[in-house]
Amino acid sequence: MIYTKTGEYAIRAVLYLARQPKEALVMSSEIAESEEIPSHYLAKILQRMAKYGYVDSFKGRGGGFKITELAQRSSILEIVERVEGPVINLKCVTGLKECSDENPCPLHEEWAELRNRIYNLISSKSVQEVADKYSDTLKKNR
Amino acid sequence: MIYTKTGEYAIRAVLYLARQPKEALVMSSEIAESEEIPSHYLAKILQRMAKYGYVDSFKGRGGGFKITELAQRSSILEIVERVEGPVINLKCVTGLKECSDENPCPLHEEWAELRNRIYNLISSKSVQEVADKYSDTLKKNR
DNA sequence: TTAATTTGGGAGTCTTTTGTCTTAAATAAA
DNA sequence: TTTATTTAAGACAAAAGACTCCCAAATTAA
Repeated sequence: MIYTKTGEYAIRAVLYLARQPKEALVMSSEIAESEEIPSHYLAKILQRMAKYGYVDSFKGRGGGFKITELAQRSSILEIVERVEGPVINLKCVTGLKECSDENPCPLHEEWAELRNRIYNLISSKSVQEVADKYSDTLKKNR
Repeated sequence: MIYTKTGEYAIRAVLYLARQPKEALVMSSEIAESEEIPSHYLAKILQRMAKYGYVDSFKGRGGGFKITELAQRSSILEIVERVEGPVINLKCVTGLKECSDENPCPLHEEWAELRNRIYNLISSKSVQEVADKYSDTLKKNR
């Protein structure tokens, strides 16, 4: 994994919500159970996601969460970075102090390419696109 | 960075030692200063590297560390995994519970390819090769 | 109106990682 | 032999991340 547990849980939760029928409300505890995420911990994360505008929340019986349009069209990277701060893959694999684009270590260039491709992978598709395609795969394999 | 501080410091130290004249002894404090690594922390890491056989250590005045043949021909990945345990990039970027080779999420395949290339990048060259090539670059740019 | 349910908010715990400090052991030079 | 120097070892402290718990606020249903 590239990011922390917190970021991972946030993405899994939001992808879970993206796969629900439109306007359906899902309780934090249901997501936690289904995705095997520590329940109270996830509740905290969803609380923050609500503040960021990635989910709408409703209290009381019948309440729960649903994904917002903002989250639907956001990329995985955007959401992760909002939740856990910048994803810090800037430094080269050797970690060498003087290693830079001017003074590249022997692994620098290939690493730079791979890093860019990873960034692209998680920033070029929207959450809803990823969720929809994944639903299709699950359906076919049934 | 893919690995932790501990792994990063270990690699930087061993690459530093690999760039020294043959048989030269370098003190922990010198590496720490030169590479801007917390001095006592690095000392601990070098202590462990000595146990693993990646460096030879000599006490007393004129003492210090030098790289062993084992470390010279080891890959960066081997050393990192010895020092900090397995580098855990197994799980997919989406972290989805059911995402697997049979049930791939939409990002799974590209991620698998990138992960393999990263593994290759840090496991196909020996520490000494990397160090030598880097020395050359630094020399040319002077 | 009351009780049950669900999120909001904050405090607090546990664990892991990172980093510091102190003393002992070994070695070399004075 | 004594002193200075350098690593070895282990205890300790600080910070960050992961996770728990409790109570308040809102909402719904009885």
